Amino acid sequence: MDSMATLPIVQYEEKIIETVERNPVVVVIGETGSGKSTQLSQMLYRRGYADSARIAITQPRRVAAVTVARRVAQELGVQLGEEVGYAIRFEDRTSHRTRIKYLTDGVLLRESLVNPELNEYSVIILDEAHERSLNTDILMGLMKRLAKIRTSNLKVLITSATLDGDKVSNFFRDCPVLTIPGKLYPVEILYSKERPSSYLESSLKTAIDIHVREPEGDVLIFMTGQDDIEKLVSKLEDKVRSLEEGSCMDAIILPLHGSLPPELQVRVFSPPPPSCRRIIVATNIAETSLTVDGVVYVIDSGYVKQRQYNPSTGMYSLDIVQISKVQANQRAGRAGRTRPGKCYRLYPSQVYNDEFLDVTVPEIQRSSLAGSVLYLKSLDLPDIDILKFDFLDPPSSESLQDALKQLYLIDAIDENGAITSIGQKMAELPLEPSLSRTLMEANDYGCIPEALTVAAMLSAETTLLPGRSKTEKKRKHPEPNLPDGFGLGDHIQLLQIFECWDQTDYDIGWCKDNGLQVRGMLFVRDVRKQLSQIMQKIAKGPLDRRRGESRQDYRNLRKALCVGYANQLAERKMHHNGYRTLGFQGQVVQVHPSSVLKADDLGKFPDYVVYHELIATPRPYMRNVCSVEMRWVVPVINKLKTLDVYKLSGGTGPVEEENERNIPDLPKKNFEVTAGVDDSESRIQAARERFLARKGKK
DNA sequence: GAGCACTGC
Repeated sequence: MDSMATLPIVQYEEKIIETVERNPVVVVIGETGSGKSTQLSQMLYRRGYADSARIAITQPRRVAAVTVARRVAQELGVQLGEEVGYAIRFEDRTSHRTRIKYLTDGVLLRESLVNPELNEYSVIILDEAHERSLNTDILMGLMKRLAKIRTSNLKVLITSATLDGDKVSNFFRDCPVLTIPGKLYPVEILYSKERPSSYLESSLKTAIDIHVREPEGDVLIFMTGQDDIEKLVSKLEDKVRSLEEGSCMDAIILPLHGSLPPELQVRVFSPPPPSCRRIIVATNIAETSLTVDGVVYVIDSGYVKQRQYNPSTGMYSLDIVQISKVQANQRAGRAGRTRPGKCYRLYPSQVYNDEFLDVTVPEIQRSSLAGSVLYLKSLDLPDIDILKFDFLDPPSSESLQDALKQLYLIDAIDENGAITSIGQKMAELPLEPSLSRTLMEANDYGCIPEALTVAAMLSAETTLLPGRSKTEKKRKHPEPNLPDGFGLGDHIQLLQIFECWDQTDYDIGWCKDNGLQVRGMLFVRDVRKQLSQIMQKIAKGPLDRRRGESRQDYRNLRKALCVGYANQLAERKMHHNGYRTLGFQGQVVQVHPSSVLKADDLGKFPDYVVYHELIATPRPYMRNVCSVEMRWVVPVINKLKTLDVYKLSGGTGPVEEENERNIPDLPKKNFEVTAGVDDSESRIQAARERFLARKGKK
């Protein structure tokens, strides 16, 4: 473990304090191992910055907030939760004595909903801002405003990456930039002469070369996904086994990705047997989230899987894209934590220099912004206009308009773009707007208990385990004993599953027997409790049913869903089971094969459904659908007709062409197949890269 | 015959 004295940042203390003293905002470029996350807060604490109010340090991840807080408490010799504490969702370990508070940036956003001036804090440090999470980006905008309003009693520090420092400084009115060197050992970068024809084969060959020729030290290989990881692991195992015994040291191959059960994930943290090399084949999870000790060699494919949102179609896609320079350097740095290392980049230096973006496209430019726009509107800051909100990297106006349209259709904002009383209540719920709107409607229909459960289940996403073996994958549903939603759809099934679990008194064994992720289900229980507490203030009826008293009639719940998902409606095509989405450019989509939605005796799906999500993988699917009735859809369609983006944007946006929207005339008529998936530039680019990456594997 | 990078309130 590092002792404080060896951390590079310690020598910069005077300089840092002096700069902070003179400036309301300071950008700190702290390279890996500089100790910024643990030391900045302590320095300011020592100099009295926490005397009148607290020091807040945000982290993008929960584990980071907890581990760094624990570490600082230890260094200061205090009990965690006393002078040093942390706050993450479901867990607040702070007290009135807390001076240094670590928290996730999501929690700080929630806090600023209650107190927009954040008077509780005298210093706010946004750590790891270079990761550019959606929440960090919103916080940066808010900090810019706050620094101006509270010049006399607030200091803001933003930590960033080398390649981004000047830009962040420009954003904060050319505030000073301090660079603190890291404590990494040198990493030699080795480029490939050309792009490999196969990343899999090239990774395999490089890994075996290292294993045979290089001295001891673990190997970390960055791949894009579970599939590639599994293939490479098995090839590596074959190859290592075939190496002549005694000709080199032993090797164990370890996969590492998010859908790996936790007990297998932790294997990478236990030390290897003596004279045995570990070869870890990982996704991006090993780039920032998990740090594996002992890595000396890194193999970098140069690719990552990234989720992107297309605001003109309302569709998400998961694309394989090239990483940024920041990411490539972060990956390389993983080789230099314990001693000098090597990084094998499976691409030429020219690709790195000319093709890689400096920094990763920020999440704010890749996501649906409905939730964020609602959040900003609910803050009701007189001096902030959402469409002109000062973002470090502003999202496209198309994306902002999409968010406004969505919010208007679910009554969160009025025709002039002003937040409504419904919208104000929705913003308090830590949910996507469609689900918070569903809860509001459920309140009127007397089905809060059910809506709470559905919202909580959808917050977790991964409660149903995927098939565990190849043969099991053939089965349509993982476990036959689970309820089927009466064929009405996935929302109803999720509700029934939770109700079953509730009846077993939250039995862990029951989850395991039924192929449900234990962690996911426990998370759902926590979320439901949290939502229930928030709803208590406005609930017109009970928040829970008596155990076993489940409502078998899901009509009201489905009506509430129809209102909440007004943006996510689809109409079945007359002659087959394809659907066409309403409201966006008409997308032809299918019900995801994993859905429990049932067709009628004639083999037809319901005429109308709501969907939780559209995902192109690469074919367009609706994931998590629920059947609704036409007469519930009518008001939504009528509202679509009144939509005026120009007014919604406060009369600043461009006027939208009427025919861009897919608004059916009722009664229902047959629609021509006009448009498939929208092929915007980015999708073509993504498809090209996917093609290149796939081509390599064959 | 479908497929799932990673976070977070």
